[in-house]
Amino acid sequence: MLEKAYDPKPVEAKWSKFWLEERLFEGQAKSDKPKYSMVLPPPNVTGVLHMGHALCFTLPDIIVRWKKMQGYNTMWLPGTDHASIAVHNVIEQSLKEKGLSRDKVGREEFLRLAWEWKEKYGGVITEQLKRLGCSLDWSRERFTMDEGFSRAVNYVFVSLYRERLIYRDYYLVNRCPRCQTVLSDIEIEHQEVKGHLWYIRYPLPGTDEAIVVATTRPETMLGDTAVAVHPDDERYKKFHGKKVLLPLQNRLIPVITDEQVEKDFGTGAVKVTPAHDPVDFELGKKHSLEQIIVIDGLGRMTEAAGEEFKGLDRFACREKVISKLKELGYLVKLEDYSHAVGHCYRCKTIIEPYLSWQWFVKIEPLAKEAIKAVEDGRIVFIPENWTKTYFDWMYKIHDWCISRQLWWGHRIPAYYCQDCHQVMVAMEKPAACERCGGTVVQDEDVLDTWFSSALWPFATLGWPEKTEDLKVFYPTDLMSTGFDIIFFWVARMIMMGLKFMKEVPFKEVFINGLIRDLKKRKMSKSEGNIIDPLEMIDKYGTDALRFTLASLAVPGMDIALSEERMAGYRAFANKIWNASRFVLMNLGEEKTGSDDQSLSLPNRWIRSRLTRVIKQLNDSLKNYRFYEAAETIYHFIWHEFCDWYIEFIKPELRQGNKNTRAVMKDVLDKILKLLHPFMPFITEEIWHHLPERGLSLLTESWPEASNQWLDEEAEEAMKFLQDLISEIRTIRAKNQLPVKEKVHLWISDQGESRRLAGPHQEAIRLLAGVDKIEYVTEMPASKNLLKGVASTIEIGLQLARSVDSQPEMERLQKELAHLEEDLAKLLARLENPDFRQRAPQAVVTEHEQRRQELQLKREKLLKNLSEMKEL
RNA sequence: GGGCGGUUAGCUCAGGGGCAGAGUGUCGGUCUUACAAACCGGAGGUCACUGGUUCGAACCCAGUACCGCCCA
Repeated sequence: MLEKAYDPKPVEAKWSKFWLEERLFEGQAKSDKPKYSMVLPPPNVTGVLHMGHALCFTLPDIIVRWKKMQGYNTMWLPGTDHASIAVHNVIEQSLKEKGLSRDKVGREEFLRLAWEWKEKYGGVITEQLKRLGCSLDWSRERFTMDEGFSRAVNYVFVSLYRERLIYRDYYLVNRCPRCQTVLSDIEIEHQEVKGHLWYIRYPLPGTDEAIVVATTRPETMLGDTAVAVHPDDERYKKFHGKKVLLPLQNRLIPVITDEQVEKDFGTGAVKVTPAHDPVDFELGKKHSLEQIIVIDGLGRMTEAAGEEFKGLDRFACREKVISKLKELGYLVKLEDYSHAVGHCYRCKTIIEPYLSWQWFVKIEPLAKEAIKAVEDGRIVFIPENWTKTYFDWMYKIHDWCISRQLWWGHRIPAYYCQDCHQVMVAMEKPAACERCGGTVVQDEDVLDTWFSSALWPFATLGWPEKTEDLKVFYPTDLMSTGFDIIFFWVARMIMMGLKFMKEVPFKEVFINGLIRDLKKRKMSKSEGNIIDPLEMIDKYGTDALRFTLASLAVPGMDIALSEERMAGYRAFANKIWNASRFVLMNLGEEKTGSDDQSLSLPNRWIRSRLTRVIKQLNDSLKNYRFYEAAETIYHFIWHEFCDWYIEFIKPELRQGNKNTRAVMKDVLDKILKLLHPFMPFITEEIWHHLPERGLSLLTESWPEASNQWLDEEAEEAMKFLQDLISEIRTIRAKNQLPVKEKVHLWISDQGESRRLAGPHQEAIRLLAGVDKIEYVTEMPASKNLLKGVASTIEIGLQLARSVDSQPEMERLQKELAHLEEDLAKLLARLENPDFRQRAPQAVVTEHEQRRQELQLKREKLLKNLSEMKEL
């Protein structure tokens, strides 16, 4: 027998272990069943489980479990990402604590430490994942730097290079001076920063004239190689072709003209620093300007900046340049100025444009195919408004800088001859230079983490080998992820999948919302507003957490997570637990079957409702409306199965009704199956207490919605009884009649009511606290009679003592007032000839019916009231 | 500056042309032998604002305000 309250901990431990031992999550390479596959967005090995993961993994788990029960050969592949820059930072930090640095220990030792760290801590997140109950196929677990995966990465690099889709270039890229690596464009976060606009005079030698330029970064002036103005700008025509003096450096630099210069910005004249600004870089190339590097990769001033500034940090240098300019009279003025500044997405340091040799992916040919795949519907975004975001980005995509000056990651398979500088790209290191036979060295850099994760959907299945897994499980069916990595990851998987598999990597992309706190802010450590999923699991149980996430998952909406809600679903788990206890207590170990021909009303009703619920659930899940599915099953279990069905059948159970026992058991069995994808642990535990159980709910079939169970007559009859009982309860509550005080119920109708209520005297007595029921044509007049109207039937509650009729009259008055209001609205509409003419016939009829009901009820209420007044 | 989403009960949110909903909180009552993590009952709304379309608008359209996010 079940314990009195549900305790999630032992149950969760037990079934997690069981599912793994029985290998229930494993996909079959050979199977007659249709396949349904997914790959898990690999969390970083440095990661700890947060709510974002919990959401992003729980939702697809609901789908996978549902699909599996529907008879699919499901396979959901887990794994982790090596998270190049994140791990690199962790190791560097630990070295720093020991007074060491990456340069001091060297590459080999650094990598040894990184692997050691990975072995030790890389499993943390996977263990945490298991606690969520996700049905992941751990036998197929992968790591983006495992041997096979690394081979795939090299293979892709070499292939793209040979097709000239990967190239090396001396280019101005974003560099984080703190992480000491370059970053791709999308790894830059733009933030509005309050700064200044400095106006600096560049004199024209031999005259009193000068050009004033405006800049937000005065320190870069040290590397200026031109001043640019718009060719049509009258103010500067006299400077065309002249050279001005660059203050502090005492260099002469040309004044150039270019259409790109905005006449309205600042003074209309801008300084040009080709080595330190993306716009100036392009301008410099166009006008063949010299590129002078004055800031190095650490954000410090170089020798070229001049003796006075060399070695200074870029921001310290800014101050010094300003004070120098001021001192020498070159600073004209400054203005407050807000502008967007790029920050490193990992460490939030202000990035520095940096001129260097880097590797790039030529993105346009890849992007073209990826756009087409979404355009023609081979890939569908859910909700679909993300499609627009995807296109917007894909249309203006830049080439992708993929080299990183880090050590932890896939080292770029490019080799350079030390003698003739020949570049060789190959799977294996060449023994000698292919041209001159000289010694070769490998490129020092590693690849962007996202380069390898772009291959995740197929490299995890064994590609480039032609494996069975690849044949069976690719393309996958669904990708569930957050919108924040549509560009980083989803788009690139699509490009790489199309390029190398000639097929999309997944058919649907489900974009879940971002988890926020109650004030809709992002959860972050620095804000201190994190709700830790593991803590929630400890407190409320995994099932409660999962159900909360599902119930809040409205497609396209961010989620404001509240702990209260979780407490509510813990209560729900307990409710199911206790309802099951009740069922089990009344069941025994007998094998039961029901005789469908002679089922009582509540049994027919619950089956009918169950059928509708199954249909609804299927529809909701098919459309990824998790919140709708969650609400449907929640309401059905608590407010129909528990509140009405179980209460209603108590008398029948006492009489030993075998049919009722059978239906009760069968409905519970189906409820557990329907709820299983949402709450896998508690359902599995309860189900194993049922007399006829199998290996696991996961290997059971998803309940069918069989139309022969639909029973509108039963639903209507039940509705009548519910109305009747509710009305009695309301009268009792208003008149403060304790449950113990039984009343005598009069029903003023001999026909229909008697037919409907007659067989359920016992249930009515139990649920409404009635001891005797009588049917009359006329309601007797009595001082101890409380009257009400249920549906359109007059009822009276006869008490053994006399009661104050005042509260009851007030209640009826109020009900009447409400009713009059509704009726007035209804009549106004019905009296409108346009309504009758133009509204659909069905709507008109419906309105008519409602009017009749309301009028009938109004009559009864008025009658009751006047009778009560007379007494 | 461009784009996306939001504004419905005290709070968190569904709904999406034809009766205004849920959970939670709140108020009153109940230890009714599955469950007090429960049960029963009640109160609580100008569906942000302005206009339009329509027989009919919380819902569709246009605009305004405010909040949030993304991209420059």
